[in-house]
Amino acid sequence: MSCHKVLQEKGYRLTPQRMLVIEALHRADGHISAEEIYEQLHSRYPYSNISTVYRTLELLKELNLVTETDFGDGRVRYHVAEKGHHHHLVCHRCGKITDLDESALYPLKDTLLHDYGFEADLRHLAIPGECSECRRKGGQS
Amino acid sequence: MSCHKVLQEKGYRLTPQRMLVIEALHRADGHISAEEIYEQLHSRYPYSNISTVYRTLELLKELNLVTETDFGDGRVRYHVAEKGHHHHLVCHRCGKITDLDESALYPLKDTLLHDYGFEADLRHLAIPGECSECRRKGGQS
DNA sequence: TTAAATGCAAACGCTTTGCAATTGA
DNA sequence: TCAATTGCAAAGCGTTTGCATTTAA
Repeated sequence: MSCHKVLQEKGYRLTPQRMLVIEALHRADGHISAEEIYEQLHSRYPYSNISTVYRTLELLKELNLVTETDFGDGRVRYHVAEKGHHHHLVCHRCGKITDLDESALYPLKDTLLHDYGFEADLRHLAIPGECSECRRKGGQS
Repeated sequence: MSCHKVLQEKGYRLTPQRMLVIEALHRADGHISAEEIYEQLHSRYPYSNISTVYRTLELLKELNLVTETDFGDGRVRYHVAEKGHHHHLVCHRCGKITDLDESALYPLKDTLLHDYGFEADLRHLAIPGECSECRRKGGQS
């Protein structure tokens, strides 16, 4: 877990709270919300506080150790950066989230760069739509 | 302005508040937030209320007269559906929003459909990144 | 006339902040 | 030791809601 090293090297303190937040982030195999991280932290460290979670996440973001993804459901989710980037197909019907490899968006990234001079940051993309299952079931909600 | 017709045909009342919300949406050449709509409404109708704006937007969304886009800045923006769909390149440095034609995302839409069976809803997509100008200026913020 | 729509005020959910107390280095 | 970090409580923000009053049809 290089997160610990980075924090130490940069002179940040390795508090138990921070270590537990980092652990929770690593344990989550996908994306995890601040609230979910807090639940895990709080269960082992009853006096901890959610503002510590937010502050830790803020710090880890600045150090590029975690990335943030907005799934459009009113809360942001976090993901360990070193696990690599991937994108998300979010089904607006059943809520299922499908991971999409980074490479699937390379053509788009190229197009945007060449035609618009826009350097797209596709680390956090969530694409809404309807998943295969829900399409099969068809029909309106 | 077919919004009015649709509302009437479906049996909804054409209140002055609703008409002003619709006007504001049409006047905005891009995307406009509830707050911005409310400012315009309030300046002509001092006793109006922002909850009316939200309720009207909710209704117009249900009727597919407006679409919603989340630019990731903590507030949602609205856009008249009949003006056609387009996407947005959002510069995280200067905040500039560049419109992107729907067709630019056709290849992606096809890929997602064929490879993942996912029917992407790309009406509301906002792609973060760095615009050409900021790239030219280069450097870290 | 009357159901639909509004204004108001209060609440909501997620996130941020000020500040005094605590703690890792 | 002492600045960095925390817990707590309160606020901040965009949005939603309950309810009595008003109003378009």
